[in-house]
Amino acid sequence: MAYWLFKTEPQAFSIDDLANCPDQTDCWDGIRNYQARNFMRDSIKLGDKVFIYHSSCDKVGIVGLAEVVKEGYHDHTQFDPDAKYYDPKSKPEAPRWFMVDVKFVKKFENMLPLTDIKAIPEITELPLVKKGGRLSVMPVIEKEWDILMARLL
DNA sequence: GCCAACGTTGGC
DNA sequence: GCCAACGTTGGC
Repeated sequence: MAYWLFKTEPQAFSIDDLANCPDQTDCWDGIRNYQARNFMRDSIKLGDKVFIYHSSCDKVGIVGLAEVVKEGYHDHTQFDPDAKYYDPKSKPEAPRWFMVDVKFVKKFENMLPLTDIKAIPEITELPLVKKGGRLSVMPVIEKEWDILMARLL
């Protein structure tokens, strides 16, 4: 089993929105970055654990936990001309973008702000703390997952 | 295949 | 809303 961190803008889709979805499950659509796409398509497996991270908001940081309940399949929004993430260059016979389904596990009582994450000396590999960490789907190594989880519980 | 221009991300 | 850092695009 592997560990991941997914970014989301809470004004668009928050941890509470996920908790309120039918079966507390939703597809993680709209990923339009190749590195993140490759994780979605190739690496993220059933049962993997996911930190949900709120970006571009008042309180930036890790807010909750989710679990992968469906492995990579094509993101239907890429073929929908009315969708925000429509990609006219992607063809149904060769989909360019992939997504996974995640299920809500919990919302942490105290979220872990980015500034706190950056202040933990042991957190060195997480792309979030690296220069220009703009990746929206990133792996978290087990050692760092454990450190972060200890701060959140 | 280079690289300048452009668009986007995301913390502050 | 600013702007630095990046990723993508497209002309050559």
